Amino acid sequence: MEEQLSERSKRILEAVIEDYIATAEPVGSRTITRSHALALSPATVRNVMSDLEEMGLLTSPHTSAGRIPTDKAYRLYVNSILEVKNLARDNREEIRRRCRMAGKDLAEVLKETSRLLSSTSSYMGVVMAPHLGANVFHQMEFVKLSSRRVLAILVSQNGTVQNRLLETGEEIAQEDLVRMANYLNGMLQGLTIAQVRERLLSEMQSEKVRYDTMMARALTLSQQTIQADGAEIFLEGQANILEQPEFADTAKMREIFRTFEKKSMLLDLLDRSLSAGGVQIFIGSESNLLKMEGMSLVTSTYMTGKDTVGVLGVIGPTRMGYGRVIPIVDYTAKLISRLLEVE
Amino acid sequence: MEEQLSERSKRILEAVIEDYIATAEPVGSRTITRSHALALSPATVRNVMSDLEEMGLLTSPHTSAGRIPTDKAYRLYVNSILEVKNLARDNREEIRRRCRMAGKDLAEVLKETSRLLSSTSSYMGVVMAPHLGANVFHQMEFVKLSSRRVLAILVSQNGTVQNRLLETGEEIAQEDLVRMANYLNGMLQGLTIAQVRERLLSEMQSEKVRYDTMMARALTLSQQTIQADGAEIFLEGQANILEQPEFADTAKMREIFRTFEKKSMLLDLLDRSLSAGGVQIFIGSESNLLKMEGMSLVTSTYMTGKDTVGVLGVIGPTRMGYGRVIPIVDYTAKLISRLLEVE
DNA sequence: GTTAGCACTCGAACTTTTTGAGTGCTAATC
DNA sequence: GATTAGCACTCAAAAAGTTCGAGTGCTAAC
Repeated sequence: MEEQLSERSKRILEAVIEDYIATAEPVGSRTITRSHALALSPATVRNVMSDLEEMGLLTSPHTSAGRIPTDKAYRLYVNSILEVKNLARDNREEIRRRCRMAGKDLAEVLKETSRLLSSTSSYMGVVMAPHLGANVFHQMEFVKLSSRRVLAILVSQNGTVQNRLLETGEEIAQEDLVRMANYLNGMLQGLTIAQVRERLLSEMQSEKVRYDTMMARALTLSQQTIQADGAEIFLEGQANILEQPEFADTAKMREIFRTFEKKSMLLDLLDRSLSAGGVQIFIGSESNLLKMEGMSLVTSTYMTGKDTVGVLGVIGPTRMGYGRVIPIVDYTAKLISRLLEVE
Repeated sequence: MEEQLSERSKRILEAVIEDYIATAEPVGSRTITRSHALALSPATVRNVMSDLEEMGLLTSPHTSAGRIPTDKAYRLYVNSILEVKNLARDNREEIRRRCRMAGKDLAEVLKETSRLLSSTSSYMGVVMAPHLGANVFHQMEFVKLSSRRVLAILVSQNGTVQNRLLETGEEIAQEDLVRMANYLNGMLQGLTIAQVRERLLSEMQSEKVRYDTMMARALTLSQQTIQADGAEIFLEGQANILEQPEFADTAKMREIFRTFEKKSMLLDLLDRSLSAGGVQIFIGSESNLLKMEGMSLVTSTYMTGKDTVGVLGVIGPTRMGYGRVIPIVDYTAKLISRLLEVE
C-alpha cells in the first residue's frame, strides 16, 4: 500500500487531476506537457502515466482516450499533494457580508448558510443542525389555544425553539398550564435535552407523581413535546449540480435527486463527520454508500454553544475544486460558530 | 372567439389530448382511429384535425408528424370536455391515511402535505402557508437567553409560531420582559397580525409612550418580532418532474430548477389563486410568466382558521393528467382544512 | 533515462441511407 | 354533401457507413 511516488510522478498526477477538474475530459500526455511547464516530452509522461495506472491511480475509459484519476488518486491528492490556499480576500468579504443575519432564528440562519455555501462553491451546500439532544434546556411554555388544544414551546439556551401542537384529553385551565410549566422549568433547569428526556421518564415512574394527576399530566405533555429529534438538514443549490457535465445524463440526475430527497443517507454521512471535527473529506466510493458514486463531500463542524456541534459542508462531483472548496467550508464554519456563539 | 365545435370535433380533440397526455408523442390520425372507438376512417379524422389546427387548437411540430394540443386546447379541454371523476377509493384512503399528522406543528404539516401531493400526483407538490397577516394574534412571549439576547415568540390562534432572536441594546430584566409581554398581550388581544402591525406603529407615535421607556422598548421589540412576512412555500417532489420526457433536456431542467429556487415567481402565481378560491388551473403560457412555459399548475385553497387562507396544488407539465390531479388537489385541500380547523 | 517515430485503436462527429408514420389532395363511394 | 380509399410526398429518427484525430504502446535511436 505504501506507494513510493517520485516527486516527478506526483507533479504529473497533480497535473492530470487539475486538468481533469478543469475540463471534465480525460487528459492525455500531450495536453499535460503543453499546459503544465514540465520539461518532459509526451512520451516520458506517457510512461509515467502508465506506471500511475498500474498503481490504480489512473484509469482510461478506453484504449485511445486520455486518463482519468481514480478515487484513490483524489485521496492521495487531497492528503499529500494539494496545498490549501487561503481564501481569496473577495470570497472572504462576500462570505462575511452574507453572514450578517441579525434577528433571524437559528433555522433561518442555517438555511441561509447552506445557500451561501452553495453559491460560493457553486456546488450544493449542506448544513445539519445540531442534534437537539446536546442543547441545554432553557424554558418550557404551554399556551392554550382552544378548549383541548395546547401549544407546547421548548426553548433551548442557544435560541432553538421547538414547538408542538398537543391535543389534550380534557380541558386544562390556563393557570394550571402555567403552574405545570413553572414546575417543569424548575426541575429541568440546566439539563441537556437528552438528560431532560431521561429525567422525565424516571420522574413518571416515581411514586409521588403517580397520585398527582396534574403532575402526571405535565410530564406527559412535556414528554410529547420533546419526542422528535430528527436532526434537520438544509440542502441548497441542487440546481448547481445540474451544471456539472458528469450528470448531464437524466437517469443519473434523477438517481441523485431521489437520494437527496430522502435525507437519511446524508444524515448518516454527516453524523460520521460530527465526531471527528475539523475539515473532513469524503471521496465518492469511500463512503460505502454506493449512491455517492461520483460525488464528494467536504465538511467541517461548527458550534452553536459550548457542546452543541453541527456539521456543514459542500457536496459536489468527485472532480471538485478541492483547493477552492476546502477553505470556503473551513472559513464559513468558523464564521458561523462565531456568529452563533452564546454571548 | 366563440368557436362552435361539433360534438364529433370535441371527441376527436379529446382523443388527441388524452393520447398525448399518455404518450408525450405527437398523435396522428391513425393512432386515434385505432385506440378510440370512433367509427371513422383516418382520412375523416385528418380533415377534422386540420380544422382544429386552423382554430389554433392543435399544431404539428413538422409536416410529417402527428399533432400536439396547444395551451388553448388544454384550456378548452379542462373547461368543457373533461369530466372530473371522483377520486378512486384507494387514493382517498392513502391521502387520508397520510393525513394523520397529530402533534406536528403547522410548518411540518404543510411540508408533509406538499410531499403527499407530490407523491400521489407524481408531479411536484406545492403548499403556500397562509399569509401571517390574516392570522389572529394570540399571545406574545419574551424569553431572556443571555444578558443581551432575547427570544421573542409570537403565537397565533391557529397554532402558528413565529420566533425571532433579538439583540437588545442593554440588558432587560426577565420580570420586565414578562411585564412587557403582559401589557402587549392585553393590548393586542383578538387582533389580526396585520392589525397588530398597524396598532404597534400608531402606539409608538402616541404621547404617553414617548415618555415611558419600558413601553417604548416593548413596542420596539414586538415590532421587530412581527416584521417578516415572507409567506412560506413548501415545494416537494422536484425529482418527479425529472421523469417527464419533455424535460429530458438538461438545459430546460436547469432553467426550471433555477426558477423554483427563487420562490418569488411561484408566490405571485399562488397569490393570484388565493383570492379566487376553489380549484383553479393555470395552463402554461396563460400565466404570462414566460418561465412557466410547458408547465401547468392546479391549485385549491385551504383554511387554517376562519379567515386564514392558504393555497396548495400540483405543478406538472402542461401535458398533465388533469382528470386525475384535479380531484387529488381538491380532496387534499378539503382534508387539510378539516385537519387544521380550530376546534 | 529520455525521446522521436510509427503503427494501431477507437470514440466522436459527420454523412448517407433507409424506414415509416404522417400528411394533403383527389377521385370514387355511400 | 359527407366519407373514405388511394397515392404521392415529406421529413424526423434510426441505422449504417465514413472520416478524423487524440491518444496509446512499443521500438529503436539518442
